[in-house]
Amino acid sequence: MPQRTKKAGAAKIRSVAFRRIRADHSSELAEDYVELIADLIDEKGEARGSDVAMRLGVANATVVKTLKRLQDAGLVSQEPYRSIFLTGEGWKMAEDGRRKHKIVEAFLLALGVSEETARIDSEGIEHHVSDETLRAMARFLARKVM
Amino acid sequence: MPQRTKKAGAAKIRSVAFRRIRADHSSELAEDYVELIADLIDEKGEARGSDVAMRLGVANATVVKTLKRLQDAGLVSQEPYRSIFLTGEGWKMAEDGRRKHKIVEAFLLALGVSEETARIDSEGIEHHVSDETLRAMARFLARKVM
DNA sequence: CGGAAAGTTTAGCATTGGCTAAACCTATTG
DNA sequence: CAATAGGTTTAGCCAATGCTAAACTTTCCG
Repeated sequence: MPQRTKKAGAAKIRSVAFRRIRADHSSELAEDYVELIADLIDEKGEARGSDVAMRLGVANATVVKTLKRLQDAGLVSQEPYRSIFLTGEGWKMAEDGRRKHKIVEAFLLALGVSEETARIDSEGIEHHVSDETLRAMARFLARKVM
Repeated sequence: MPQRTKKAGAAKIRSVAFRRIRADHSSELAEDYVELIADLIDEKGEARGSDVAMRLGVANATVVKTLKRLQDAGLVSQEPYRSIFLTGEGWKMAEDGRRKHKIVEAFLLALGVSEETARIDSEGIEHHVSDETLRAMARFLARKVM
């Protein structure tokens, strides 16, 4: 029954996409945190938990708990009651996120959406674009500029 | 201190994006489920829990649990040991999802990414594009075709 | 039609990511 | 330098989403 086999194969392939989305979700939060922390350090010289909480629109206690996980994951370091630092790996992830973010946001603008929408949508989309799509977006931008 | 006010304002606006992403995530799973169930019904005449589990790449028990929530939310209906049906609202959500999905996938293809990537990325992106961005994508497609 | 195979559900557990309220430090200032 | 105001952490709760193993139905076949 080639029919059956084909269907099972397609299902398996499809499930890959969903698996990736679930994986993306767990790293998504980490990326948002490190990106935000990097921004805060660049902007104000230091990142405090309460700033992170405010910008993410989340309670202080939530940030504390999440930072603990990120610390275990080797992305940030922090002493109690002190401000937050990024590890080398944390910086790497932050830079990567910013790069993606910039491309996606610029791309949306080039596509003709409002600044407001570009900002909001890019925040959500950024974590779900593969490198290939990112390259396609960059190509589009390059063409557009010429 | 206009400086301070401005920053607080920007932070608030930024947090809106993150809040929306968190909200999107809760509806995301529901959308994936109903879309998949709709596809299964169209393809094979009925949707069984185990098909859903296989295509999502998730354990059977997880599907059972999630379907219970979706039932409470009024999106699907199901008798124990029987196949799954969509309510009117469920169909509405499924159609909406499919529409978005099609546009995003076609858009990515038009942008020049591979079919494989278009399929995978569109699955992730679909839940994070606003109507405005979707319209921009549709516009791009229309222009491209001419 | 009775029993085994296949398919579903329940039970019970873990992790993530939220929250509030209470406890706890730090820092400022009288 | 002590008291208090303000920022930070802990404690303890909840819901969602995942899992495995065990129990339970349905279905199918001899």
